Amino acid sequence: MERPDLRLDWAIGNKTRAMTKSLQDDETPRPSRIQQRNRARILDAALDVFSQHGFRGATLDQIAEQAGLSKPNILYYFGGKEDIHVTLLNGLMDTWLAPMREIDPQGEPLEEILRYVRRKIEMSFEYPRESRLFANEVLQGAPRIGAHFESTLKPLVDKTARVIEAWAEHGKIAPVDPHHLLFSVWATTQHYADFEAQVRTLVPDQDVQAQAWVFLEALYRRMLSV
Amino acid sequence: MERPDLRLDWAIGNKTRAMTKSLQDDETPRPSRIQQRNRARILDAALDVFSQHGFRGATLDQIAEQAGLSKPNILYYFGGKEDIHVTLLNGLMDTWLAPMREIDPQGEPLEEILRYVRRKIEMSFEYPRESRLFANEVLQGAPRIGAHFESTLKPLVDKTARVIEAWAEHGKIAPVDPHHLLFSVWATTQHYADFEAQVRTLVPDQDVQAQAWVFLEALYRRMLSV
DNA sequence: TCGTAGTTTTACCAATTGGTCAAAAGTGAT
DNA sequence: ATCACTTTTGACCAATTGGTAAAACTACGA
Repeated sequence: MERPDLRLDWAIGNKTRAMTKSLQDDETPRPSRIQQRNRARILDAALDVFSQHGFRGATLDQIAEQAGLSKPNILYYFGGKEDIHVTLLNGLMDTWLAPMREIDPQGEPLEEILRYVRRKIEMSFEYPRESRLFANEVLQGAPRIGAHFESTLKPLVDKTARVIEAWAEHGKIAPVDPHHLLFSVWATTQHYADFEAQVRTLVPDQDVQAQAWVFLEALYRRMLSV
Repeated sequence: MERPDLRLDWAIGNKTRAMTKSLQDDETPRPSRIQQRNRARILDAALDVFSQHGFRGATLDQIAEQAGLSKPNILYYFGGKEDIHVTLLNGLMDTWLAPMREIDPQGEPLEEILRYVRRKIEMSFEYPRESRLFANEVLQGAPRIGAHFESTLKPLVDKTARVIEAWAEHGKIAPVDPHHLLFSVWATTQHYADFEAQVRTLVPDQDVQAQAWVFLEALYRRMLSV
């Protein structure tokens, strides 16, 4: 409706497979145009509602209304409330981690990290719903995404941490605990999305994003310069 | 049950006043020992439940069970679910802002700020429930505490910002946007409570608090040194 | 010991909510 | 136009949940 939005139509809900009679080679039933459209609508609506109210606070009726579909119709496309939520989380995980994947071990260390921070800031302002969705989930103990932490997040983080550590050891940046450096980047950047209600009342609503970037660039440049 | 906990018995629920026949001068009905005890129990239980599930995710039954009281008994002490939540939020607000109030404009600037950061870190690890309670509330747009942002938080923050700004102008610390500096302190410190589920899987569970402090001290010392 | 105010429980709503089901309404290839 | 298939809807549950009413119990000063 408003935002161009991250792609929400990749995810194939688990009900589709169950619904379609699985012929021997028919691995991908190829969802119809209607299916693609409605699935995307539902996920977009669900992102709105889940990110604003959390999992338990969100209702199927809200999602249905937001999506412009009836509740039973939504349950025709997804196995249930939890299915929608998990589908969202899984599909968004990769997008969310993309900036970290773009860190180039061969690049100029300080610039790589600063670019990472800037990308995170941009995402925080451009996709606050996604940030809040994750924040809600993690806040409540990551009951539905905890598995992905081990399987997807941890390996990537550990790899990035080793890259940063190597940079530090070669004297390219100041010595620093790489994990806590990453924590601080996540915290400071996502803060603007997750705590927007607070930020909004405390700061003249000029270009908050630009201010944030100026501050964070100085922060990390000073922190990491040798 | 476990933690000594911040004082939870100050707050006088708004039902008490309504219940007790207000004689002319009887301004404070002076709650009985039982009332004090049960009120505190309820608030402590509610802090557990609300901080873990958010407002809508929490149920009175959960709170009742955690408090060791029956649901109607809880409604005897508080006007309703929302009353409990608001009472908690209001009562905790001051405690939560205390570290910022302790910043001494006359003190040594860098040390004052570093002490503030350390206090915030300590609170994040010592009172993660309180941190998550606020995080949940703000994440969902601060519907029940937004008023306090204007009346309580903003004046304090603005005053602190002016202090920091003065320090910078006098060359005591590096020039910095004071609001965003505060945001970054909140974000980096509360991150350890709010995103504990994530931190726990990513970092060897040695003394995370100590690691965090080492990192953040270096971060802000480098950021603010002239 | 008794009476009364304060406290707790039992039984019960009414509204909400996730979900089901079967019938109805498209849709599209032949 | 027809037939098989997909999509949508209306009616309906059962469980959960915030909240109430009134009876039952308890503490405690006179």
